Amino acid sequence: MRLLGNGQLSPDFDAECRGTREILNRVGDKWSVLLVVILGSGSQRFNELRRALDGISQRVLTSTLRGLERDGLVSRTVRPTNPPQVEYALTQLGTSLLEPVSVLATWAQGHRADVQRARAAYDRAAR
Amino acid sequence: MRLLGNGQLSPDFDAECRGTREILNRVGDKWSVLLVVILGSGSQRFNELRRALDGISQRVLTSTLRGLERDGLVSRTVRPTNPPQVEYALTQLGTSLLEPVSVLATWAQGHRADVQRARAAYDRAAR
DNA sequence: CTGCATCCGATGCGATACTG
DNA sequence: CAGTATCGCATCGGATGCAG
Repeated sequence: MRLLGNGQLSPDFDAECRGTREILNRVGDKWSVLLVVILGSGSQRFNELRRALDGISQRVLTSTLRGLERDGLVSRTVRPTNPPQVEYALTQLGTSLLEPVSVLATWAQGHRADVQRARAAYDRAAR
Repeated sequence: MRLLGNGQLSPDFDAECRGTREILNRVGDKWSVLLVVILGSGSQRFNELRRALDGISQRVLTSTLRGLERDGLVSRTVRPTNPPQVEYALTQLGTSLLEPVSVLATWAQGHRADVQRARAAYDRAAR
C-alpha cells in the first residue's frame, strides 16, 4: 500500500488496485463470502447450499457459484448419476481466502456495536 | 464462525452475519476502501481527495464520505473560512479498519495472478 | 471550495416458470 | 436434482447544472 508523501496515489498503486477491486467486488456481493465460509466446512451439493443459505434465489446461487468457480475459488464436480449430483467444494485458492475473510469478519463483529452507535448518533444529529 | 456439523448455519450465526454484511457492503463498494487507505496517510480536504481518487464523480465522493462518516469511520470538520475548507480524517475506528483491509489487499495482490489464470482457463473451456 | 438536485444507464438481486 | 430463461424492481454510479 504505497502512497506518495503528498497523499497522491503512486502510478502502479493504481494498477494494483484494479486487481484488488475485483476481489473486493467478490467480497462485497451479497452471498459469495458466506458461500466460501460454508464450503469451508466441507463440500456440499447445490440444494444443500440452497437450504444452508436460506433466502438466496436459485438463480443467484447459480451465478454466484459460477463466479466463484470462474475465479478458481470453488470447484464443481458432476457425478453422472440419475438424478444428477453436483458437488461444490473450495479449491486450495478458495481455502486460502478463508483466513483474510475471517480477519475482516472478526473486525466487523468486534466493531459492530461501535458502528451502530455511530450511525444512531449521526442520524440523530442529522435532522 | 460457527457452523453446525451438518453444514447448516446456526441460528445466531445468521444474526451476526447481518451485522457483518453491512461492513462487507462498505468494503465492496467502489471507493470506500480506497478512501480509507488514502486517508490512512493523513487527513485531506474534499478536492484533494477528489484529485487523489481520479475518476470518482463528486456526487459519489460526497455520498461515500457521508457513508463513512455515518459509520464513524471518518470525521468531517468544517473550518469557517471563506471559501470554506472541509477536512476529512480517519477516526480511531476508521484507523482500526486499516489492518483487516490490508490483510485482504495483501491476499488479493498475492493471488491476483492465480485468479486471472483461473478466469482465462474457465473462459477458454466455457465456449 | 464544497456541496445538493436531477436525470439516466448499468448492474444486482429476487420471483416465477420451465427443462434435461 | 440442478439448472436456464424471462421479468421487474431497486440500488449504484456517472454526468451535468446550480448554489451558499
